[in-house]
Amino acid sequence: MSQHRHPGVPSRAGAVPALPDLPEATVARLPEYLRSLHQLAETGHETVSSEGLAAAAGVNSAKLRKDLSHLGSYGTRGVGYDVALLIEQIESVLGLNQRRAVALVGVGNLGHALAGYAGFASRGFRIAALFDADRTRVGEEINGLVVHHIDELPRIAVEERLAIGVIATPAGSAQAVADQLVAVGVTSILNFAPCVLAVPDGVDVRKVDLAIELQILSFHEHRKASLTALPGSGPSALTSLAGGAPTTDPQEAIGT
Amino acid sequence: MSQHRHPGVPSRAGAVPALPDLPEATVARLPEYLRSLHQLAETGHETVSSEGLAAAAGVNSAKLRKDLSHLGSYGTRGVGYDVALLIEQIESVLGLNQRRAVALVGVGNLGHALAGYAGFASRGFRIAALFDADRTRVGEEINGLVVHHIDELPRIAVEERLAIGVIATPAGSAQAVADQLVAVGVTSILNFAPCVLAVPDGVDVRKVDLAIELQILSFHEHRKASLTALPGSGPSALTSLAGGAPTTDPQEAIGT
DNA sequence: CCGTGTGAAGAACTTCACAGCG
DNA sequence: CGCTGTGAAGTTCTTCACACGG
Repeated sequence: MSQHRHPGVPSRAGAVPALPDLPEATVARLPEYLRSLHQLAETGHETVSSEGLAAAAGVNSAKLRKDLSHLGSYGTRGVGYDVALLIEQIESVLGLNQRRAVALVGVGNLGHALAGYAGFASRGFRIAALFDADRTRVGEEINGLVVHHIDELPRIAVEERLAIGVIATPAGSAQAVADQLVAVGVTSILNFAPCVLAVPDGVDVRKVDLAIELQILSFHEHRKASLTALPGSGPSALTSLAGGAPTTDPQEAIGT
Repeated sequence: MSQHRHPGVPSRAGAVPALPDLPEATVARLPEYLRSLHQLAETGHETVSSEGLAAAAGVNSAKLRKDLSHLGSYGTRGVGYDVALLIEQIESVLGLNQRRAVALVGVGNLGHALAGYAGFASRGFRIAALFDADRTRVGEEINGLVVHHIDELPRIAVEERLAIGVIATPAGSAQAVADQLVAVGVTSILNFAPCVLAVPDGVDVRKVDLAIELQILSFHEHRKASLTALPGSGPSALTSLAGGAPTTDPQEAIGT
């Protein structure tokens, strides 16, 4: 995992890539590229073209090239990218070289599942501690980890150098938990509770809300259904996956 | 929840509200507004200003007003929005009036948690069926629902009018499951498996990948750490990512 | 006079298309 | 010759700032 010296880098002395201040949209896609690259590496590919990687990651190739160009990446014209090298570059940019310690708060339904999720471990993170406010759950062992009471957060935060907090509590407790995480120095939070968290500047929060995802899908379902209900005039009314019903999609008939 | 007849809508005959073709970014925020509105309603608010709702939803108020204006919403100048009315409007636009049937495929770790997640039911969806490919799991009852073998998907899809599929299988099986869902007419998929799905035009896929969320947070952690390592001068070049650096934040020292 | 609704300016992101390097 | 890297054009989204209605 040592840093490579790329051929042709006009590097001043021992300087490395330097933080390129990536566009947020690019940052959000890098992990997907990384996953695709690992997959390619496992299947024996040593290099990959922008076209190939873009297909694997489900994006358009121009976008991929621009993204990679932002990290000053080094592909070879006429050939493509070196898979292993690109993996290293992206991991380095994402700061994945150091297995950050993750604290998971809330071991209910979802928390249990997250605690057992192998993807965290395999993709650069270490679940370092589990917490819950419910004392009847404290002491329980999940996947080799013991559940601590949330009051122990300060002590363990220091011991484990907690870097990221994952909140999997009910919405009602989420803000309090966030406050406690912030208080012990955590500056990155992944929030699964369906609520907005208030945090100081400098703390990053990302939110995952399962119901919201479904609602967005619902909108598109809804729209697709009402489009098929329209006469020909619509946007090249070919495809039509559902039955080409001239009447409204049965699913959509309601209310009114 | 029948749709209201808004004053002033030039609705043709039995035509439905007319789909205003919302910007995707707006669609993605509507569910959050909706959640905030429900919260406001529960706490007795009858009206809310754009400022107030924006604060509750964690966005800027100009954005909120523009979003709502896209749905031809009706606020009252000098007053704000009628909470109950706005809830209805948004639910109608999102197509939440009809409790779509959701199929959940894969009842492993995560699938179990999702099957038990109350938020689906409370926010417009009905988990209509559980599936798994593992016959040792078939028959198991989770949260009042029996696990069916995936081969029964065609039959049940018709019986239950499945509208949305949720994939919570390992990555290796996800594409096959997606194909089966598409084959039975499902045109909206929420994918929790860490892989890209290929689907025909007209099928919507949304992806939730927990590790990706953490990796994005990791990037920001990483960047924050290297910024604090800098002297006053600001974010100009300097800091190196991997080793080499003249001491960075302790948390950051690794790799090399 | 307050807060919505909105044109217009601005920022961010995507896509195109092609120069140029290996 | 093929594929990367990138200016430039195009699109979408955000923010500003203010006219206007209740």
